[in-house]
Amino acid sequence: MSGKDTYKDLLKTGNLKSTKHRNALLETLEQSGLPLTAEELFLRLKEKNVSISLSTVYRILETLVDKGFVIRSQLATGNKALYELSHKDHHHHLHCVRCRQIFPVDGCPLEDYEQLLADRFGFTVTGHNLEVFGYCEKCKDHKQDG
Amino acid sequence: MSGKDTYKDLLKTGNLKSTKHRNALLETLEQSGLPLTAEELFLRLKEKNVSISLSTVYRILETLVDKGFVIRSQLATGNKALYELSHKDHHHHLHCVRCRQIFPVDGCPLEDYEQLLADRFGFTVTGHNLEVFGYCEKCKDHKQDG
DNA sequence: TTGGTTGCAAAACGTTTGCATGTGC
DNA sequence: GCACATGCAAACGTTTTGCAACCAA
Repeated sequence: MSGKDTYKDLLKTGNLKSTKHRNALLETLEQSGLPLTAEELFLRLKEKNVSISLSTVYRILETLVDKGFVIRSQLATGNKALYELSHKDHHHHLHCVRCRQIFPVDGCPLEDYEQLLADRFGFTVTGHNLEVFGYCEKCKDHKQDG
Repeated sequence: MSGKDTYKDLLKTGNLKSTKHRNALLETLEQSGLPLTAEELFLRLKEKNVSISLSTVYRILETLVDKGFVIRSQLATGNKALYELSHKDHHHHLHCVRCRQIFPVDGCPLEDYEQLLADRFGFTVTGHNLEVFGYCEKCKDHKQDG
């Protein structure tokens, strides 16, 4: 599952060299399955004994976002950007405002909507970000708490 | 339309003093009709000969967001937060990736979806952000351009 | 060998904060 | 008068960048 060249072909697709750092970062993103901040990636790589600098994390992420391999998003409230692998299956996340946990949800409610925007406004949709927040099952009884 | 106390009642609702700066900022947001950054607000206020400091703009915005009078959002790509009046009518925006113009769209495609999330995951939705990007009618013929 | 990749430190950027002054109520 | 609002400058946290060393192809 985690050979050091697991992502060689993917990187080649983007004319990117297959380096230890890029492979490890992609592997970490894949293992996470959820969006991570640059710093979280940096720390997880350290735990894996991958010596890397934070600026390299940012540079790799920027490169991968440019190539479309990684999706960057940002919560309305938060200051840190989140990064996740750009999977084939389009999906979204539920952000619990209490426990901060993130829940992935397959599928997307916007397909019809995008067609409607094209028909009504002549707007050609190339992408969207949807961020849903609220209380997860475990936290919903604590809505009153500070 | 633009008396200096136009927003006195609104501010009173939030136990906030009716000051020249708050009224002018709210008026500017209303006149814009579209989300603005803190700096854009700062500049528009200057154009109106309202002497204000940028930190006051941030402080007023923070206060108004806390009270629910203003909505803060953030594009996935951008680093600057956007602020707009919290209108009664829920709506979203289309962001043209070429000309950077923002188009408001009344209504929301997510009502049914939120019910589905509650039913299937027990997730109690309290809000969402939807950011749609693509090419507006004028720009859609230039999709190939850099 | 050569151009892309990385580390380090410093800069840049948007945003927040401490403190003294000013102002609405 | 008093509590809240504001200006200024300095601090903050995240992200970017300049430059020299490094390494994949």
